[in-house]
Amino acid sequence: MPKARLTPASVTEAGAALADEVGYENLSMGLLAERLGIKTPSLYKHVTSQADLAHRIAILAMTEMGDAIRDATQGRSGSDALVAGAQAMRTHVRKHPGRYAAGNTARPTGPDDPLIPATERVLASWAAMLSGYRLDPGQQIHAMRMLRSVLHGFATLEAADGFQIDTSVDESFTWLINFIDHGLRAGAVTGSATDR
Amino acid sequence: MPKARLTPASVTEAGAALADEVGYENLSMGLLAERLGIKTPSLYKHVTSQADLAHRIAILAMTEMGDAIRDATQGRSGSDALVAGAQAMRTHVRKHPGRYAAGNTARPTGPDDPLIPATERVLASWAAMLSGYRLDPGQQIHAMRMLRSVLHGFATLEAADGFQIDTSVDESFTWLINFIDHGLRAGAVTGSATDR
DNA sequence: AGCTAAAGGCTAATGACATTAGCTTGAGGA
DNA sequence: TCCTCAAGCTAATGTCATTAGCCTTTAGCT
Repeated sequence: MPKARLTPASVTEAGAALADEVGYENLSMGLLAERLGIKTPSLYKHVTSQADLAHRIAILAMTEMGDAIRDATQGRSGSDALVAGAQAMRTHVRKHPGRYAAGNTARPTGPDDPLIPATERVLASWAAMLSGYRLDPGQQIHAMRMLRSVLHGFATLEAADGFQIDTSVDESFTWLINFIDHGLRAGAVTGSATDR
Repeated sequence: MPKARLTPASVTEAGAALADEVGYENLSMGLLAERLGIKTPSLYKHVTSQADLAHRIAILAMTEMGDAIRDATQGRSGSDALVAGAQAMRTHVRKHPGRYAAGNTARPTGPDDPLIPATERVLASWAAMLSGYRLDPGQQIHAMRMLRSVLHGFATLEAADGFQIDTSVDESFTWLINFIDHGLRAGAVTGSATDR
């Protein structure tokens, strides 16, 4: 088999795949090099450091997540879009836990970091999904943070085997999405000014 | 100050404090040893390995979290208990991000692992808080997973500086809790498809 | 008091990694 | 044909975690 020429992109892809296999925390330069059939130092011809690799994987992950959500919500709206988008998100994380972990660890390195637009695209998708509920503008940001929190939390706990009870996790997820859908439909939740 | 004799417990406490300061991922045996005024290898007289240290920190974190929630929900019920418990949880994570991270990473090492009861105690607190809503038994586990997901997700995203927009994160949190409270109340009142 | 053993520190050595320096070789273009 | 550079490689360095083996202090006993 012709082993294609290595490029930063192909190395990143291989690194992402490896992270999904062995877990992000077990990804090492040595392991990736071995997987690619080269010696560890040779990796540095394609990627400047492990941090660079991790960052590239994060961008890849964010981009793919954005694609997955876009594809899933294509042509849908309202509750349908929410359900489809949320399911797509969870499915993506289940299929690519290593990438997702990389995405969670990464932080933009500067104002031109491609990670920023990639992340914004995902956030924009969530915002678009929420727009169908015609929330009060002042509540949109809160709803968005709530949505991100549940989805991220659920995906993270699931990935960490946090749901032990013998009750279908799939069922819990759809229940969760329904719960949120109903809440959003119920509309304005007047945040009490008396907090803390 | 007389430097008290080191014990596994005091080393763990110091490790937890250090993790909160520098971030769990930056916690190292060398750094902790330095903090304690001893050389790295001496740490092994109190803790068998870094993994052991991490595990002990996780148990401490879970226990403290359980205490915090118990104290906060003491004497409250229904929405009050939910609000108080959730706030206590977030506050604890904000104050102890390193410990919380350790708690998320840890996994029980066996059936007698003290981490198990510590974790169960926290879960029981959530369950107790939800019991006030008199949910359909079949929904309790889902509600519980939902609650854990939002709280964990929110705390995690906040710790990772995931909320960039210039809108009060405190406000978003109380909004979030209100949203859930309303949803749970609605579920209790109107019931779901399986209404009796 | 004197003796002993364990507790708790220390230094030195090992092994896994990431990273860097410098060498080598093959393929394409001048 | 010859030169240049991309992409591998080996060797060397530095950081950690961890282990081995040694030394000192101190509680407890006689």
